[in-house]
Amino acid sequence: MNVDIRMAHLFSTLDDNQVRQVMESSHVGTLKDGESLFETGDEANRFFLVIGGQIKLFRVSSNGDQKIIDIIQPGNTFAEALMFMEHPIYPVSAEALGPAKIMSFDSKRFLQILSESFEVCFRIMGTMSQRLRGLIKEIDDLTLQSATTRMCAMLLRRMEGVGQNHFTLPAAKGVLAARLSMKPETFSRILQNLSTKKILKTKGNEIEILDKSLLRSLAHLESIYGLEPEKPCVLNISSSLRQ
Amino acid sequence: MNVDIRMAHLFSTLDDNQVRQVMESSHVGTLKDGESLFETGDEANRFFLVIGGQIKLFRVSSNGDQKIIDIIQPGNTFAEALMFMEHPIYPVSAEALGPAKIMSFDSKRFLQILSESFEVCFRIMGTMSQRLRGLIKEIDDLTLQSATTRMCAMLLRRMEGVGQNHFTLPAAKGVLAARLSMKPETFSRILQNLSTKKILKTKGNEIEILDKSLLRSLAHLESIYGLEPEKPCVLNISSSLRQ
DNA sequence: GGTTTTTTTTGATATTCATCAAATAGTGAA
DNA sequence: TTCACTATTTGATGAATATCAAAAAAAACC
Repeated sequence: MNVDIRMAHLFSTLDDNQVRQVMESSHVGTLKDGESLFETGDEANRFFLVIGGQIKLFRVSSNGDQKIIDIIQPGNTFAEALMFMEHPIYPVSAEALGPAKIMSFDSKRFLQILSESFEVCFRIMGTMSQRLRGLIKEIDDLTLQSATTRMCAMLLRRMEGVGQNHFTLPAAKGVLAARLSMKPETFSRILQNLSTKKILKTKGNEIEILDKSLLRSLAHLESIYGLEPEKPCVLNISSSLRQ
Repeated sequence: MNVDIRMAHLFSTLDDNQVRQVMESSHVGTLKDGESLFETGDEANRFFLVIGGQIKLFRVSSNGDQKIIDIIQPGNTFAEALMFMEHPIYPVSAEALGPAKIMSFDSKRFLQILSESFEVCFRIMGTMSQRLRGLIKEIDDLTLQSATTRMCAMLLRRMEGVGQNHFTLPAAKGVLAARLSMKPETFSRILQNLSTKKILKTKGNEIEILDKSLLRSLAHLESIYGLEPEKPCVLNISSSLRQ
């Protein structure tokens, strides 16, 4: 099980020696479907890299409802922002969505590396900056958009992601519903509705978009800050400043 | 108009020479009530420090509704996270809430300083980390909580902020409504309702909390990750790593 | 002071989405 | 296959909040 952690953006500029240091404090583990990695409020001394499967980050309300904040895909790190807090506590819970393989790292150890490399500092700042934007966009979606709008935006993103107007939903409907902050029933009804309007056809988890332009207009995607997935950046800035 | 920028957390560890460098690229300006500083989608080459007054950060939906993402108070910086993006673009619009005085800084210049000081790097990472948490909390509030809950939480925060059960609302009701993602009418009705239930008394913008414990239970503040305003941190970590 | 303008409140109604309950479909295991 | 279990769909109803319109209050202006 020789994982090259440099596949992760965060680690991509580490030299061999730094990689060795980081690896020293790392653990690899597997999680069964639904198995918990940590919970909201736990002390956060480690951060994580998803190697395989998906990790769901979520919060639970007092009445048991859960809101999925993000679904982390392989190759991505999460919870690394917390190492800068004095008493780091996970602000979300994390559990596996299906079987997953993850790696964890000691935050303190990584801070040491950070304090030796501006390159890595800039990289982590870039990552955090992107997350900030993502969250602002999320708040936007939640407050300014209706459930239908959110659904359509999600379908469009997915469609453009795979480059086909025929695709499979990236997760179970119930999970997607939570991700979009709606009840499964609502999710189902909206799909039903779009189907009735000949905007799409569904068969199980297979979706076929029939009227792309109508879908787009329902999704209100003329939003000023467009669809581009946000360039990672960082590299060129830090290097251009250095010469 | 000699402003000591070290009052801002972000600049607090800069030495005299660094302060001079930052100041070289700075502008001071005043804004009239409602005057715009920048708009969503504008190129983001500068970041800001509020010296006096308040700056409202918001987004506007296609139907003209606006959601206030944050209200920045004097002594705080904003938009500094964007300097790590390749093509930085403001993800929100900013305008003055009442007359305001602000200072702006050139991002590239500040990046240069960053690339010379781990101290400042860690500080900015700490700030970003806090913002991330704040936004996650915000998403939480928006999706898992009702309008009444949000209102009560806001009132409690305010009450504990001033340390009195009698206080003035920190902004016009309409503004607060937008901040809490509800219509002014709803805001008004909820206050009315709390008043009827003898939880508080209102007179114009003056609020007097009558039943603190009831208010607290309405606000669901037993949430796992408590009320503490989140320690800034950073300092001790970076220094302890250095010795 | 009085007048205009803006903000806040109030009432009536509509809409969206959640809730509850039950039916149906799908999935995995024995 | 059949059983048990889970996920999804459908229908009926309800609650929260938005919308629209207008009144009342407050603030700004002359």
